[in-house]
Amino acid sequence: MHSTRRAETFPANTPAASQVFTTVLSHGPLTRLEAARRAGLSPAAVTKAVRPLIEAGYLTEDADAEARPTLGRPANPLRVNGGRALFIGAKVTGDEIIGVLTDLCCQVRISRHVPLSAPDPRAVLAALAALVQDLMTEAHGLGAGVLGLGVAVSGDVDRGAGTVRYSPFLEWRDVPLAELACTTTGLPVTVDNDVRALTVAEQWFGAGVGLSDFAVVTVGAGIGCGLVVHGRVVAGAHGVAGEIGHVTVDPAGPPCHCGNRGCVEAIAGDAAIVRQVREATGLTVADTGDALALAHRGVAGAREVYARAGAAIGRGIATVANLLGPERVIISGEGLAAHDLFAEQIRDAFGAAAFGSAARCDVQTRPLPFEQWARGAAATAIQSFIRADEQRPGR
Amino acid sequence: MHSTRRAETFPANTPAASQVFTTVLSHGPLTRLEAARRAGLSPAAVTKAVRPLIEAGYLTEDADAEARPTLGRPANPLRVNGGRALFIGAKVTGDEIIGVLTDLCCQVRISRHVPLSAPDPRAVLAALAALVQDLMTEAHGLGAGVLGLGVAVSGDVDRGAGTVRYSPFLEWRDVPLAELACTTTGLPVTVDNDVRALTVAEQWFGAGVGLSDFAVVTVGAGIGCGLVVHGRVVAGAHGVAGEIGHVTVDPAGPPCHCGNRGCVEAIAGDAAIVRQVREATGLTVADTGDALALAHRGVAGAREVYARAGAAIGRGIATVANLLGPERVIISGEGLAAHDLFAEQIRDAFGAAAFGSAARCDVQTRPLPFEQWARGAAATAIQSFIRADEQRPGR
DNA sequence: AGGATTAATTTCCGCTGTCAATAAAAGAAG
DNA sequence: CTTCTTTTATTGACAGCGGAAATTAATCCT
Repeated sequence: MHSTRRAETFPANTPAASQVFTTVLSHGPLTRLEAARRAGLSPAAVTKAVRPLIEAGYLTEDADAEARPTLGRPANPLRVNGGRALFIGAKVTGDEIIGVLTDLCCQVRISRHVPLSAPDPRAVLAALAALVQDLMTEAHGLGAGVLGLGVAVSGDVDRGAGTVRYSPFLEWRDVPLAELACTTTGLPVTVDNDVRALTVAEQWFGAGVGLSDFAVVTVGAGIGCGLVVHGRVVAGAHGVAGEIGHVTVDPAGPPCHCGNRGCVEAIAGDAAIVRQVREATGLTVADTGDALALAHRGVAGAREVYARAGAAIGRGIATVANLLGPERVIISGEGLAAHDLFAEQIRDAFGAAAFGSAARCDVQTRPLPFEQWARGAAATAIQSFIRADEQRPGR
Repeated sequence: MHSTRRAETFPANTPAASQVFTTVLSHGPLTRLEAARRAGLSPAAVTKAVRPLIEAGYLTEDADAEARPTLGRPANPLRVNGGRALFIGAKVTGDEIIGVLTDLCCQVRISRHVPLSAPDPRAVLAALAALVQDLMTEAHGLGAGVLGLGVAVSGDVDRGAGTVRYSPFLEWRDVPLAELACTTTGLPVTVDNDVRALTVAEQWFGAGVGLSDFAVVTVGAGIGCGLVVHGRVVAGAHGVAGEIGHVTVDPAGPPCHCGNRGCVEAIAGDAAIVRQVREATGLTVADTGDALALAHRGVAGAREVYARAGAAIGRGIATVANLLGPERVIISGEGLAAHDLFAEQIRDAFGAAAFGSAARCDVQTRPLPFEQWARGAAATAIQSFIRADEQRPGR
């Protein structure tokens, strides 16, 4: 995270305070006693930790009039005051930037698309600045300040340093994006890999809440994977992890741009599906919309392509499950528009290839609008804001 | 870990003490200042933490006469007093138990093999008791007490509960091994999966020292994998992880006992190699020794089998590297006897299938005598002893 | 009005690790 | 041979965090 100006800071001085806040953020309204239990603290600690947070307006206590027990002093459930702070999340793709304005609870308030003429850093930065400007003026009407900007980019991103080390899609190398964006927008900036950002959103606000080991698999132009192990998102020693897209599922399969054959992505990625449907049907197939339409119209060749894609994805997920034994795998991404065409095959292939207890892993599909990518970026900004001065416990 | 008697406990009451001890254990002799830096503590904290450990004889300070700087007060490097305590590690296989007596530094002092008539829990427990008895009498001559027993078993093991949930090799289900072994031996017992145990040994005493993300891949009867992510061994939500053996590398490959085709194990496992060499040469091949001999004699068919095995292993490792981005992969196991026959293919296949920065992962081969499996078990016992009352930070 | 019951808070206390100052153990310099 | 310099280790005062137990608060029940 980078920031120049003296930005508003989060008044969670102690580990316990940060812990409690995160717990309440993820687990909805909680009484102090429940929060204490969940965070592994004493009630007294919660009371102390919570006071400055309430005073600063980040937490509120609302005696929930309904649903109260018949006996004893009624509880004052704590909840995060979403409207207290706003964040901007932006996802940069090859041809556009998707931006969202979210509140502290990562609820999307406003979303915007900005087309990109060229994906070079200069143009992206200009578009990003305009986008942020736009969203910040909108934010004025909401009565809260924008406290951070998260940017999600595909590829090798060093979140700690705030730099994009290498993004094949954008053809960037060693771009200090956080620093640049910070100087143009004046906001504290967090830069992270797009799939990891989405994983953070799921971990704090989605289907990964409360789980210490799970995976997010995204299906779309590429096949990506975000991993949470021991309660933390895996970044890998070299900043890259979760490359499920290039797991080989069939050495005799179609060639992949990565140089191998039969990668998941070469079978189930958008481009691969379009190509395969075209070859199978002999018809004109311009994009995944066309491919999908053909399959939905019942064209056998197209359906088979999706079935094979599902099997490839299922086998890729089984590989993750076999290696890491996650509690849950969340399948998501635009590719899920074809959900009905390959969900069964995913499940079957997973079941066949998952070994022993790994098969007990809960595989969920979670269709997700494209703006969720930008929401993931906002989630990283929220995370950075809350943990502003926290250190990672190395070791 | 299970223990009935009041056993000797480790005087590291505080987190810092445990931290410092572990640091010195892994990083050899260290001055207090170096230890403080490495453990992220103040020198004062090290002094305080270290005192009871020295008094109890677990640490010693030896002014290293040689190699001292020319100026200033000479340092008193701290080192672990290996001879202070002894541990027993045992690896249970289908037909024998390998046991080792190690010191606190996990140096093997004595090793023993005990044949097993049948792998049912009764027989194993009897053999284990005899083995422990034997090693404990040997231990008397070494002037230190045996403070723990570690047992390594393949399959699904719940270390926390001390039970073997399911071991296909031994055909065990839900055997409370720690409890049983504790009552027969009177020692505190730690039970863990064999590959994870080996991984712990590498993490604390081997090629994984100082790394927060690495993998151990074992090649032998099966192909196993132990993972360390965020500095902790991965156990998986359901107690199973690291099943690299059943990663599919060739859907058209030979069938595997797991029900799929072309698993790494079905190509590079001992049984697969023996079968394939037999088929390729038409000769009598009883075991891996025969297969190895043929290959070393230059029989083309046999050499090809090993080459294919190497490629399969390399691809499996690449999958791990792509998913987790480890800093290092340590290849080990009895199968490395064929190291010269497939090391090149492992490297080539890894290089071809590793994507982007994942290729920067350092792949090492580390031939390891079979008794190292038992040493891994001892390492888990040492770990349990040192962290006797520590809790895992869930979340 | 006075229990009964559950929630939250307060007060006090112990413990851990840091800070800054100090002691220790040498060689170097005069 | 004393004193200075340099580096390592220790000491003692101190601050902060979180916990235990007692206390207060808020409500319903009798």
